[in-house]
Amino acid sequence: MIIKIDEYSDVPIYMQIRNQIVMGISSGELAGGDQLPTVRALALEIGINTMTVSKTYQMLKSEGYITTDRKNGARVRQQIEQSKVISEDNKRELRRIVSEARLSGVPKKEIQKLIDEYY
Amino acid sequence: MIIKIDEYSDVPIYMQIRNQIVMGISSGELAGGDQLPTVRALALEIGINTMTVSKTYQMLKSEGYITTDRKNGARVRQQIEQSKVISEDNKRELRRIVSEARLSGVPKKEIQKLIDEYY
Amino acid sequence: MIIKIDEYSDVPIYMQIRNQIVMGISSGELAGGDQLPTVRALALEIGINTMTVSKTYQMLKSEGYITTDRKNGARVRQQIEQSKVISEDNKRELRRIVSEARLSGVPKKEIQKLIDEYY
Amino acid sequence: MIIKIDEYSDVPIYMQIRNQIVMGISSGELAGGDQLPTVRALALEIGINTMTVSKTYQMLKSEGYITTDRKNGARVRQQIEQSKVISEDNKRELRRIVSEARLSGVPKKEIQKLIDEYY
DNA sequence: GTGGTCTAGACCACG
DNA sequence: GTGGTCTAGACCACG
Repeated sequence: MIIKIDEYSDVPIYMQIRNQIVMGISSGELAGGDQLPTVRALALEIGINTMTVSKTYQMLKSEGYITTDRKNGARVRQQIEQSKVISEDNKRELRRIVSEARLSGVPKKEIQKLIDEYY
Repeated sequence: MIIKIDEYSDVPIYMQIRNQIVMGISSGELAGGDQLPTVRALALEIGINTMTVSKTYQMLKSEGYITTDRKNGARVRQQIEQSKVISEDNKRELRRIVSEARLSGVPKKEIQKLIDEYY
Repeated sequence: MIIKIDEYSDVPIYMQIRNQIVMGISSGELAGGDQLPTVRALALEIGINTMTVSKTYQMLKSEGYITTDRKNGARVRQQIEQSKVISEDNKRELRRIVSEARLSGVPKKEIQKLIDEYY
Repeated sequence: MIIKIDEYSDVPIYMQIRNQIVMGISSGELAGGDQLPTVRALALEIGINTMTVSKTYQMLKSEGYITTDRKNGARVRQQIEQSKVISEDNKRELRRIVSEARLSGVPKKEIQKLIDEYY
């Protein structure tokens, strides 16, 4: 899986990596049990600080998306805990995005189409 | 319209206000031509600095949502420019949210329902 | 001559009126000796404060574009003093505009064409 | 690159800095990828507040002229988006300047020569 | 009275 | 060390 950093983005690098890995898991590109690159390897590949990658992995771990241990490194979790709900933060973000899209004259159907595409 | 600040949020205060006003315009709670509170009044009401509110208003102005002048204060714009597209940033955010929702076991229908509700 | 105020502009109203009158004189729409509306009449027509129009007329007078007296009201000057030079402020503005246009990929010819059109 | 502030100017300080940087980029004095001074360094150099410089950088960023991040500081963007058009505001300004120059007895050729020089 | 600008100073997240 | 955010307070031009 290829991680791409947008240097112009306001989203912190560690969050960009985190998001791409989460999307990778969601899309199936990363399956349960799959090994992630070591912190060192990924940092080298992207050309960033190891601390940044480390922060990403710790976040993914605390969110329950991956497991890490010294022996096996980082792996995608086999059974990701399913809360069955959208977090309040994400709901708020969703509402903001829908509002902005609506004010920009984007029809509801087009947003629904994007949901279809991304899901 | 009541503005509520979450002081524990990672979203900067000026952005929280901005988002709520945008959502207020989108929902129709704020109509074109409606007067917004003065910078000082809103700052006092929320209990924050006037500079922070000023930053919000300037952002909303530069985005084309409101107008500001010394005579009329801040008002919702009558004709908001419609780009007809969802910004790349918002698309990326949408994709992230959908991915997370999917991994949490939220069915697609439920997201669609939220879109319906927010639009 | 019709004066149009752009309520969305950052340019102060008194300056917008001033600019339009100067451009009117330059284009010949307003000739030397032509009577300008009274402060009161113009203020009423545009729907603004008389003080604002008054400020405009005082500025135009001090710049040597018009004359004002109680008997004849405001009139375009017959002989406008010609400095034969572009003011330093206008040079700086011109340089800024040219720089921005250049960075936007506007060819020099197009700017020259605009000069032709406006002169 | 040396930034010079005219403290008697009506142009706000943050805008004066912004203009000079834009002109520096246009003239080639500042090339794509070039590092700008840090917010603190520039503030100290000019003898103004860091907030004012920060405002400048955020403006330049939102206009697409520079990028800022915590690692690299502020840098001139490699690829500046080209709208290929002169903004309405700049056209209006240009028209005003041409009108004033014309009334001052400045021949059209001299304005054209300035455009040549600045472009 | 209004928004716009600026200061001096502080704290924070990111890397 | 960097830019980003925020405060408390001040002054200003515009209208």
